[in-house]
Amino acid sequence: MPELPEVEIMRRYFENAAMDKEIVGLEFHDPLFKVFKSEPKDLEKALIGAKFTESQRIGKYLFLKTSKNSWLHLHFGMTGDLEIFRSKELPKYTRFVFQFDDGDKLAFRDLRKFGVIQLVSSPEAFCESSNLGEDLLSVTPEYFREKVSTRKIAIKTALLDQKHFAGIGNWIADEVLFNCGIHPKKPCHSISSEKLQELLLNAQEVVRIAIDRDTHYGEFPEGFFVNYRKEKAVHPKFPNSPVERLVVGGRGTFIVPEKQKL
DNA sequence: TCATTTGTTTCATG
DNA sequence: ACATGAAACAAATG
Repeated sequence: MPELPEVEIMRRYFENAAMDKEIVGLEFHDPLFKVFKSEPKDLEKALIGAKFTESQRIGKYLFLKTSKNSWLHLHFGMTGDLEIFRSKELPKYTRFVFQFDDGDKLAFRDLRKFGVIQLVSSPEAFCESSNLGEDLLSVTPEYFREKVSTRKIAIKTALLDQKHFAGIGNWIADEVLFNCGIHPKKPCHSISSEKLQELLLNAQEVVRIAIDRDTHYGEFPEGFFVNYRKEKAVHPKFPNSPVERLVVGGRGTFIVPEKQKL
């Protein structure tokens, strides 16, 4: 689920659900504590009695500032999301709960537990120490060309690398490579700088559209490749070239062979 | 039983 | 030190 657009929608959901309400309690529902990178007592110290005052997203990483002046970092892994609830029973796969003074509760759900909940000193410090590049939406074509054009790896692998620009995940990588007619295994250094520029601008456009449509793929404009990302699917513009699946950088990858040639 | 999944980190290799 | 690629992490589904 969570690539840049999904996390941006999650950020907005968090703003609506949690901002400026006092946190009165926390619940920990991951017995092995895989998703907690900070000690529960530190989380309690930092969060109980505080309010969230500000949110910031960089790539797929969400940061929440508290009135006690610390930052909470949330990452949603492959299967994480947020759900507000008031009922007694927990939403499925809940790992963590914020309890607010108005009775609302906010669940951090994560089936596969690749998510992360941790206190950090600031978003900037976190990005610095974890080698995280700037947000995709603020990347310039010059910077993008400079970082990508000299690499020897497959273009898709470079798009998924969060080191220089953060936010692209598996479906967006497939989407933009399809749009630009580039084979995902094409080596970065063999792509012209005009084409690289086109790739970046397309990625930013795809992200904007996805955010605009609340990341509901069914409501994306006709022809969006995300809705044809399965083997043998037939994209209306390429009726004679059904979708093929391959593996690039260890990730399942879908292409229209007629449009994306090596 | 085996392969699949919208992510990231760690480890081995060159 | 750096670039690259495979494996590991976890849990459900077909």
